[in-house]
Amino acid sequence: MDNINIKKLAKVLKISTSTVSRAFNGSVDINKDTKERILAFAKEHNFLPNHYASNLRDKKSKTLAVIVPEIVNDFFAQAINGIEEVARKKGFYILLYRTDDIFEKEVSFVNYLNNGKVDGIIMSVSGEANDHNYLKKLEQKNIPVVFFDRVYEDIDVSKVTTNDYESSFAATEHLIETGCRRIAYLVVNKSVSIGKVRGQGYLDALAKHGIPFDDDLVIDCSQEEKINYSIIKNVLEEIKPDGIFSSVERLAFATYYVCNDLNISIPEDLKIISFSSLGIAPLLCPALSTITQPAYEMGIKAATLLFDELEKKNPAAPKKQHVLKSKLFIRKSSM
Amino acid sequence: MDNINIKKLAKVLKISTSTVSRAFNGSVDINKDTKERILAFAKEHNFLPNHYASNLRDKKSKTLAVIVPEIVNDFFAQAINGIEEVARKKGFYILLYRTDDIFEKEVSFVNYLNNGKVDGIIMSVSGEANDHNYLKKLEQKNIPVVFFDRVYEDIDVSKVTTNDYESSFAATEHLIETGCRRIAYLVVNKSVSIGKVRGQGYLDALAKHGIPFDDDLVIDCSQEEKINYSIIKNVLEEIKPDGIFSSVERLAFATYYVCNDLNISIPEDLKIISFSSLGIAPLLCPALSTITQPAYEMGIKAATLLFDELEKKNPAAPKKQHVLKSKLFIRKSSM
DNA sequence: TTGTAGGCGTTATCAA
DNA sequence: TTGATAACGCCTACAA
Repeated sequence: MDNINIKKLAKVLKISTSTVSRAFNGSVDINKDTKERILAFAKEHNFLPNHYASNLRDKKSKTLAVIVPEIVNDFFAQAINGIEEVARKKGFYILLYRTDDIFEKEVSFVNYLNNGKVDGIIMSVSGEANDHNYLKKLEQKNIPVVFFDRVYEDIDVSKVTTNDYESSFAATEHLIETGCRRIAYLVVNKSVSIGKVRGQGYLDALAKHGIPFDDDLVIDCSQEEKINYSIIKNVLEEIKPDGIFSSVERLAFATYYVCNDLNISIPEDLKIISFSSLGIAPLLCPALSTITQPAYEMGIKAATLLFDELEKKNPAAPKKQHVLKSKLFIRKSSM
Repeated sequence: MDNINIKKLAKVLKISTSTVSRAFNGSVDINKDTKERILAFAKEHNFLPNHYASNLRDKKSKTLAVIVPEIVNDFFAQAINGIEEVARKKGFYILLYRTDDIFEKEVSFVNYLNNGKVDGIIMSVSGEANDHNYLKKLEQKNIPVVFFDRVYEDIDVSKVTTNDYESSFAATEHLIETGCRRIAYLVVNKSVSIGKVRGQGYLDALAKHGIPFDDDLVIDCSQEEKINYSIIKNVLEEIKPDGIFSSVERLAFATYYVCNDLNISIPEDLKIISFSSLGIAPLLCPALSTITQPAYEMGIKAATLLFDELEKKNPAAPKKQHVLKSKLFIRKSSM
């Protein structure tokens, strides 16, 4: 009884495999008693139809891939929660991929997903304005994709973002209004979508208030914590900004560490505000001002858009671009 | 050319399907030139063998499930990173499941994985000392399981834990040595493995120092943040402990919030130490003393043990129990 | 080194 | 309401 399958089950119960199959698939064309008998027996013998055989037959995997730059980050972790929530309700499995913000990994993952392994992909991209041909191949195979937070503008898929420009503008303006004149912009990749959009908000806020733009104040950081530490340390020592607008939370954390070591006090000597979904931002020393994205909701929305496409009758319907609002939390670090 | 498969590929290249198959499977029984020709053509036409068909044929899914209580938690996020690292190298996919610490979800997930969907399962359990029959079914189907961090003692599978007892003992002793006499133990489920083991370390440290045990100081909390807040608030107001030993980081955070609101100052009025893998613990106000588990390494180890079992010749080999050491970081919150 | 063919477990179609 | 059957795409034993 170890390798049980529909055939054996049918034999034992003296019915056909089709009837057994129907019992598991919510078919109406089956006698209620028969169905109950089958399910009871199956449960007792711990049987479930093999998923891979069904997938092969149906050409549907009921699986979606989630590709994110990192997991140890409340934003992505919460977004994954949102995605999982929706997927679970639909009975879908979630394959998780982490790119570490390395473009090559993203390309490799996407290429490997090209074998019918998943029905759809939700991703927050890691690359720069590179060749995106690997993504276009997915379209050929009818595998829908949804971007969230970090997107490629040149790829026509559904997207879920926040009002990055307005938030960045507001955050920068806030720093200006509290007296900052030399505001550094910390970014991981200034040429990538959100890096660029957020940078524009920063620039425009400076312009509006007649503060000349200084290229030295745009600090392009890296993936490596240690490198970031020294980059930021160098900036604080040499360029001496009086405000920091960080597009990624870990750069704000790095700044905190540097300030501790250099005895720079926040907010007196340096004010900080950062994009961050960190739940305990109020508990930092000092409490960190944040632009907080609705991470969980973004995950929900991204998954919903994906299922819209998976279930849609009209595959030529235009892709949707959904913008959720971030929220500014002014705390001690920028007062 | 849309629905390409091995057959069509073979036809176009005027060779047999077996040869094509061999090209993809690292077979030695194939002419090098033939292989290259096939792979080049496949790449050009964006073809990869269908995973589900291979799985069905091979009865191997190259997929493993990771079941954790939460994702928005640096410990689990880092552990997942470790698991992913190993799995990726082995060419395995990772299915992610989050239980929210709800036992019923765990049971349901595990039951659904009983259809050959995965080759193995790595999990940190959520339940109490319940009926674990659902796990025993996996054994029947030869699906190996590895527990990490939170384990069931009565289930004979490989386990990766930390020295919870010693760390808890040391943490409690540390609080005693800094002068605490009324130390509360915050726990999410005192009857579950780690809750129990950590509680024992706490108890024994009290005993060693001749401090009588007070049942009111063992605070069993919940999944709900709001409920935890009021439980803890009530404890601080009514029972007035002078030290907190928290077995879960979010209870420590909740305590911080309560202290802020009640104007209780840490560490003067109340000292705190908590299990936590939070990277920015030093940045909290005040810096949080932690017992930090080697989360990433635990993930690596758990995955390694799982692959040991998957690849092992002797299925009757005894299960392994691996204990990694946690590290005590004394910071301002308990000085 | 290559080809042939059967079967992995399921489900949809068609017939009864 | 039920049953027989072919097919999903791949891989491997066996034959050539």
